Amino acid sequence: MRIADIARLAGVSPATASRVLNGATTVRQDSRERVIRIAGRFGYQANQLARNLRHGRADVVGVLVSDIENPHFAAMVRAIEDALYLRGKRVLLCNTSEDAEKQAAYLDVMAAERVSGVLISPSDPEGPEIARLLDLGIPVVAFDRAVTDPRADAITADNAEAAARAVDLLAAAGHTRIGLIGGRAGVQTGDERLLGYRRAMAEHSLEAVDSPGGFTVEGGRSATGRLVDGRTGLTALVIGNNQMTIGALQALRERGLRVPDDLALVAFDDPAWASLIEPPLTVLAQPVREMSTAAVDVLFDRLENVRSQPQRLVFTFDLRFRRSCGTGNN
Amino acid sequence: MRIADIARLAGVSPATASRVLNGATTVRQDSRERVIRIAGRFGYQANQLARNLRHGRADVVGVLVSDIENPHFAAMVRAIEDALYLRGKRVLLCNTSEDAEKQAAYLDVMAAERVSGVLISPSDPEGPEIARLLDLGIPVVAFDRAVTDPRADAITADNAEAAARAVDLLAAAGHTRIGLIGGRAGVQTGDERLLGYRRAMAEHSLEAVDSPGGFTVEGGRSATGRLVDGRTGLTALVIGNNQMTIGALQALRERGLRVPDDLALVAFDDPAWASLIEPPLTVLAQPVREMSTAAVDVLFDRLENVRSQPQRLVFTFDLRFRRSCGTGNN
DNA sequence: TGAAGGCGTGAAATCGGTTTCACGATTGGC
DNA sequence: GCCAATCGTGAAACCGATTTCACGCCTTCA
Repeated sequence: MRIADIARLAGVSPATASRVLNGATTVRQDSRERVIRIAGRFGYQANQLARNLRHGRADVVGVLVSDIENPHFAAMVRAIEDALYLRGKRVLLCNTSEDAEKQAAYLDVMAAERVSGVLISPSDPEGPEIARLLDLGIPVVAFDRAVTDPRADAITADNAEAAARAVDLLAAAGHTRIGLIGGRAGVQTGDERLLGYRRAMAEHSLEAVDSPGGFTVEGGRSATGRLVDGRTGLTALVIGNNQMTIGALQALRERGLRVPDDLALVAFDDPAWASLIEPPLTVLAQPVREMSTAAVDVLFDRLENVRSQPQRLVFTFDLRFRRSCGTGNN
Repeated sequence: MRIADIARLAGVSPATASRVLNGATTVRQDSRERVIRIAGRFGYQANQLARNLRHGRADVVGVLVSDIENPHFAAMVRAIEDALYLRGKRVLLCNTSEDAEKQAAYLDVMAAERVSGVLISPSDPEGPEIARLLDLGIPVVAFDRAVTDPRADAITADNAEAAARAVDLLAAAGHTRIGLIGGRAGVQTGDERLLGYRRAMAEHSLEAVDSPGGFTVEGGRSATGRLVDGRTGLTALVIGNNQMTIGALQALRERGLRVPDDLALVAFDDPAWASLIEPPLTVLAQPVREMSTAAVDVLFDRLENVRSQPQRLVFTFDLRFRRSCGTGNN
């Protein structure tokens, strides 16, 4: 059942049928009604592939996320999807598993399918495919982490400031041996958290002791092991994301170390279980809803107006004071 | 840069250029080389929209998941994506948020884009769009939950047997007042777990006491509150999924109830935090990797051969014995 | 030498819509 | 009642690839 069939049965040309089905106003009422009736009777659905070809655009938005198993990203994706759906946009989600090659492959898919826009938490901020999308006129909005192409918008949070705040908190409680479980080198969030940590430690005239945990459970576990088993004398630990926090807690449990008595903790991200474990975790959380809404707003700005100035919005972390840092009143 | 441009520059017709770029063997070596050279020089990428229209098929697989924020589904999606990617298939993921209307909208997108196959954990197993996909010749494989259309394949786990196993375990430990936090009516996994629970309770000549928790954190919290605050005298609880388990633990904490002394717990799903909390949770977990691989295998079967008999594979849950059930040796 | 068969190729059809363009029919203004 | 502007419409071009079909050339075999 093609539009030509509908047109024939309604006694009009395909052009007129197309006009009716796309809501053009320049069609006589009776033609319009016949087309609608016939289309309804046969449950006609336009071939989207043909429309896409003609328009050079698919009416969907691509969202590339660096790790869908990380609840922080799951929450962001959920919020982004909700916001886009409400605005009538369908979302095609891709998971890049923190893999630059996968990111490239999926950006290629997005370019090939000519999606109307892309939201991405980059695994590889320098991926040249990003430039290709922008060249094709497809807007790219980075979230959680920026991309290097200056034409892309970016919605991020102030990771360095947050890490410094964690250090300040622990130092104020009297800790002098504060370690950091860092992320993966080359990933903006991890790099900035490390930087903020080191700067804050230096400001307090304390020695920085950090180990990269690659943002994974296993990485967090082994990094924590390294710091704790080494003769570092740590009494507090800042952990760079929720996955590594799971690994860190495993490592501490294996060694019989108690939180916060043996080791005080402040962790990044606030998954649901963070307030359930004993003791509940003091965390630094990004304002997920606000950031997601902002990312969607910025994308729509690009889709509707043609704003030339790229937006770079930076949000502030939310410190949720609980008991794992040892100084809580909660 | 269209294929016609490449063809002109290489001194051949678009037909021949197309043949070269699609690996046909019937092209003279020198023509082939010129086309490849020119295409390489200009970084030519075929317009996928045009190819899709011509072929009536897009070379991607759609995966619809009922709740991407639920780590059980995140893990399944991750495993499915990995398996498909390894086989050279790109995955477009859609989140339906347990919403029948969203599922319908995304199934329509899948049909409109003529994806080559769809994997779905249905929010609405009866959605008529599933039939439309199958009518279009697009194979549909359900996972975690089946769909009603008998032409679709389904990869599920034996929920009723697992729930019965939980009851058996608790009854054997001497519990006689065992409650269930159920799922959402109409969702297969929840319904089967409820059924298995009731049957097992009846077999033990015990009175069933259950309350639906809608598979959400908040639902689990209020359902647990209802059961615990009512004069049910419960000493053990089976909880129908990981989200509701978070809610249940919140409810117990609010009331100062201890696990397993005041209330023994067996929960469905095994998120990373389940073994981290105190006490670690005894859980029933689906074999996520195996089920995901099976789903992908079944899909490929359909894509390659045209098998007529739909497959209905049922996997067995894995009981992971930890301390929350009160009888652990672990 | 001629017929048969195979190979490489390009013109044109095709996929299924949307959009441009031009034309005839109305309508409106004076 | 005449000219101009507007309205509704369909033919045809178009989006950019793939694929069919037929043709010319070259082998091969009798």
